[in-house]
Amino acid sequence: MTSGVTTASVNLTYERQRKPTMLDVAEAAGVALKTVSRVVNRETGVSAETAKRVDSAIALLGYRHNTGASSLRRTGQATASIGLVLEDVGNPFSSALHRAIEDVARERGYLLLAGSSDENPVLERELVDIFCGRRVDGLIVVPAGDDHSYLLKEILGGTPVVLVDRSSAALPMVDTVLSDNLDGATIGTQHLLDHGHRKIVFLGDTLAIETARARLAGFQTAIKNFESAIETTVITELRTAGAAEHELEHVFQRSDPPTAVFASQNLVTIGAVRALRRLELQNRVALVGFDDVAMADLLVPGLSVVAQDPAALGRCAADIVLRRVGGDTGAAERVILRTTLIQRGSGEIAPYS
Amino acid sequence: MTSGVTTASVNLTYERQRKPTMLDVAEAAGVALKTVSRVVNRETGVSAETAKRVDSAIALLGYRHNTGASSLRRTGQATASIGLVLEDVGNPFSSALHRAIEDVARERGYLLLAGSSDENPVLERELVDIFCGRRVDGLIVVPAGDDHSYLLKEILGGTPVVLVDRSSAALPMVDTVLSDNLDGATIGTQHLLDHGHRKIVFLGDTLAIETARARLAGFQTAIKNFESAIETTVITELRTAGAAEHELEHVFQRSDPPTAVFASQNLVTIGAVRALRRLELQNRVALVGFDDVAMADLLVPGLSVVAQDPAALGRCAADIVLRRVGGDTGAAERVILRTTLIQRGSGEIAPYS
DNA sequence: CGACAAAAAGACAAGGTTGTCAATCCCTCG
DNA sequence: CGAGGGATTGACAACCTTGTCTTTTTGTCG
Repeated sequence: MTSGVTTASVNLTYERQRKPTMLDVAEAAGVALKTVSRVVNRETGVSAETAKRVDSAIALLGYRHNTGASSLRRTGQATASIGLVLEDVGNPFSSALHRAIEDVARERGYLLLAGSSDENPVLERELVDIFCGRRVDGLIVVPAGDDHSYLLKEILGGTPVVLVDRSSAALPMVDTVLSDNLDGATIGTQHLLDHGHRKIVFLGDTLAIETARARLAGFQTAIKNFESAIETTVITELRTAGAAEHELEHVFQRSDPPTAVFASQNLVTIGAVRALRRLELQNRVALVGFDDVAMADLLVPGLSVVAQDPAALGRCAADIVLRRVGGDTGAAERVILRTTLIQRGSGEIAPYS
Repeated sequence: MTSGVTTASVNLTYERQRKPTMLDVAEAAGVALKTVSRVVNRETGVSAETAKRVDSAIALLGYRHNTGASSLRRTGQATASIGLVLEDVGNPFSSALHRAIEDVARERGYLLLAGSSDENPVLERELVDIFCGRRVDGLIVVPAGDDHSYLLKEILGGTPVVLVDRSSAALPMVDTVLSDNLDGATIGTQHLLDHGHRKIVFLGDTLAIETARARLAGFQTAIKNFESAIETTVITELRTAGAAEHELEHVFQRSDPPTAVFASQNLVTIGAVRALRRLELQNRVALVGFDDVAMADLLVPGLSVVAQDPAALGRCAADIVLRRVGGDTGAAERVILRTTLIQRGSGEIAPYS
């Protein structure tokens, strides 16, 4: 800690002092307010000499352009920001989405505001309210619950909305970017059937979530399309890895247990891995998960999954919303991205006979 | 798709129409502008009847309070927002931090703005500029690079700053919340020594990062304190899991390879697991990682780590910055949070003789 | 040297809100 | 019935910036 630095610490009073304004800069530079505005906004019509004087006044005073005041005055009042409502900024799927959207937004000069709804429709709506209060130019929402009609007000009010990861029955005419959950679940289930499994458990999240319903439907589609009879057990409403683990252990206490598990969600998959591991069945019971997880390749056996591409979802959603912000009034888009089956071992286990 | 919903779709023109203002509401309700302001801000002195009239005008017009204009006018111009500069909103450590801070911020009525610096000092500074342009009331920064003197301007300008996860040599008088990296690395290394290892590799991120230096120092401390001679190999500047994997494989091609690995960072740990797995040494070479990773317990052997508590770091940082925003001008704090050694198997392997 | 155009600089209002202070209303009390 | 007082309500300026329009300066050319 040098003495120079320590000196600075003396000044570290956190007084909320008045921040310098353009008027302060103008006075310091001996020019008019408007001239400062021109310099700050890099408008033409300022002599190089004046601009330099203004710039040094800015540096001297530590002036910082006030984005809020600026966008208030500016025509159309664009704030160069978009809002993002995620399930949870801390979970891997959401944060991958977040990052992809951030990249697109930043590249085009937009600030991204993000928040977590925790799958709670009330929180979701609060976040949308907050974002709209800050006059975001557009919204990207991972919808929770099933009533999103309130979003119509925002849309009609001129704020473009893009739904991502899930659609909303109430808003079929809103731009939506989805993974092909139905197809992915069908493929994943089919994979198990192809490997000879005839007794399969489906584990899923609460059916209040659209993707959870779609994945169950995909599972059932694959089963139905199969020529011979399949014995299925369907367990849903699993909100945590622990719940999935517990339920699955229960299933394997039956006298005639299944030979394969389709875990239709991230945390549920992890719970399934834990349960099989505990029962020492990880090498005898096949497991396919929906949604890739980190280090899935490092498990033994490797975890086979139907993988989504959250980054692609995010980029696509960001692209659409920014196009709408830019004035595109074309018909609503519904983008459905392919999923990929990744075989790593757990899904390729033959039924134990 | 009901016909009612389809009708709505006809109106879905994304015209950026003028949003209703308080004046519009005032006219619709037949009251003065100021009365609307009072109702919106739930101030006293409005009769229940008038308030009701205003409220229905608000609902009728779809009025949305303009937070930006409000905070422009409001005394002190607080914006009820804080900025967060992370390394990458998409990585697990950052997003756990993010989530914890979001929770504290929301609970106290603050909006959190977050962005990724990608460990790039230029981007970091840009983000700080953007946040300050939006007049955030406070900043939480995971500092990248080593020159953070520019932050002094913000602090002196009245914006409280809290550093988290890393400190900055240039800013010793700024509130800082850290994990005890030195101690954690010492403990992790000591653990390997205690299990009899005398040939140990240290794998680390670039030493440009303060935490990376601290962890290396912790490693060296443990080695130095040990009575007998230890053979160490130190490899740093590993920025990706792939690099770590590659370098470690290289190490094990030596005729007299080490018996233990201390991987001092998240991705580096994953790379180490991959390398050992590839070489089929995962059950013969001990491995301790720094920073916990998801599903570490599901690996075989389980991954032993020195765990940080990112949520605690975040809560603590958020708490401090909001206290500063609230006017606390006490001395700068330096909070150092304990780390925990979690034994899961990989760190308890005895040296292969 | 005067006229004229272009360039530079400035004055002023407006954007949506809140703080201040003044005006009005409705009671109560003498 | 009139004064006094509290409860409502309103008028207006101010927050910091930018759009519009005017004024001043500069340079050129006949």
